[in-house]
Amino acid sequence: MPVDPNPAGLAAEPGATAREQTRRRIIDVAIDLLERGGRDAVTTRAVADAAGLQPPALYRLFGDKEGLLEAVAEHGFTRFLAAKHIGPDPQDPIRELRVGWDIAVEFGLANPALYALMYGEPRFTTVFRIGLELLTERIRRLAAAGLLRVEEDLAAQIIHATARGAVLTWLSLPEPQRDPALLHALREAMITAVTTQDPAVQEQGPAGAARALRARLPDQDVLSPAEQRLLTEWLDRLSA
Amino acid sequence: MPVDPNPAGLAAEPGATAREQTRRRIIDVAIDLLERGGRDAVTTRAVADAAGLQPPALYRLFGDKEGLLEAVAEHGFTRFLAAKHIGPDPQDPIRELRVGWDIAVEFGLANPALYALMYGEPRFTTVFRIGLELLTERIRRLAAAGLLRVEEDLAAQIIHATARGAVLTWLSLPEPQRDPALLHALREAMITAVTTQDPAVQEQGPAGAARALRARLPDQDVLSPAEQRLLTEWLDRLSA
DNA sequence: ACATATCTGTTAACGACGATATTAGCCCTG
DNA sequence: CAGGGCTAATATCGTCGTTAACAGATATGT
Repeated sequence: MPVDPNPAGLAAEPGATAREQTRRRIIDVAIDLLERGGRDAVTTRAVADAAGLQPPALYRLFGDKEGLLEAVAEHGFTRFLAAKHIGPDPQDPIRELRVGWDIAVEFGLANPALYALMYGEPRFTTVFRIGLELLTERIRRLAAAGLLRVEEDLAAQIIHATARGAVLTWLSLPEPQRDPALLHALREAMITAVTTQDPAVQEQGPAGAARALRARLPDQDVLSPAEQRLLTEWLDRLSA
Repeated sequence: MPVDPNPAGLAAEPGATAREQTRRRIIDVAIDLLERGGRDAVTTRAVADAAGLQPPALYRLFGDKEGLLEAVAEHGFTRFLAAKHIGPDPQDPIRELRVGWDIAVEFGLANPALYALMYGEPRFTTVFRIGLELLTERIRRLAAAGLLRVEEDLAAQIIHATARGAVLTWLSLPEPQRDPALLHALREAMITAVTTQDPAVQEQGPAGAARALRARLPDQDVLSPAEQRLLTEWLDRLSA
């Protein structure tokens, strides 16, 4: 394993390693071949030819072809995130969720071959994991507002599954049968499944959540009386 | 185009053409190879070898490899329909919809490689079209009962998309992260989007407030790290 | 009944693919 | 100037999908 001569990632654009530059060039031509001629068009020979090197060079940079495709998926994903990044909207986290879902779906519709590469076959890939983690981050803001109907991990899975089904189904339909109402219906179904209409907490911050929980604590039966007694004490401290 | 010597499909099992019998044998071994070793294990040589012929024989029967895979997908689909066919339930078409969705999802979870072959890549295939048509048939009964919220075609697309997202997402998750609540949530989201039935609003209880407090826990400093750790565990239990 | 056509499966081979071992060129350090 | 270590090119292997040419079996037509 060679040492990265640019560990901090400073000046990544101009000062990147030659190795990193050729990697980028190869990934770019691979994405181009992918979107132009489908997955079967991405052969080691075609990629090497379009990038101006010999096929064995790919194996030194990506290990094998699967590594190349993984790098392609990862790069396409990060490029999408960088281009369409939306700032947090503390005013309306539900609107933020809608916008984020729309952006993810639009990315799939705009890059069908890349999307099929990333989410076509069901495998636990890095891209899949990172996508869920980024979702979890935003879901936390929903939870903090008391707007979450389900657990955070489950919410991320629901959001991902509806978007994935939306993109793949849309792309499977012949053009005249594609109706934007499908996307709208799936998005709103996702919103209903994930969020709740009336927030569970009114006041912001940990104190508000603690007071809301303390008020509803008698309804539960998953904690023993002793646990509940100690929890109540902590909630009182948090409420102050 | 040769004339089908058995157009009525009578006595399909014993009286089938020799051609039809070898086709079935080849499809069976192809399905076996598919579920055992994934899509890459289905090579013309491996299939021919397992079926006791030489590779060129496949081309007389299926045209090319894509034709073979298409026949595999189609056969797996019809076999699934024959095995799990459910009769119409005029008493409760919404329950019929739930059962049908569950069956479709279970089929995907039970035959992951076959499902990925049928619905992994977004293409307008015969299997996709027939699946939607069969759905439309049942949706008509919902419409007749006045329970449909959207157009029939759109309803079929919503049902398909939620099931597709459910299966692929479920199969993408590592085993410990697979929660049946995902399937339940997606199914009920589908019901809400497709039918006029009001969503069964379950009483929130302390779960929402617990999730809100858990999301805001890092913001506080009145609890010690040890207290916070135990509190997090309790909040997770309350959130479920 | 016999010749003919069709079907079915074989052997052999082609071109392209993913992948690797080996060899030649290059730069940097001493 | 010498030599080690990295980079890149050459040549090659085994496998893949696919096709051509051919042989036996079967059905068909007169």
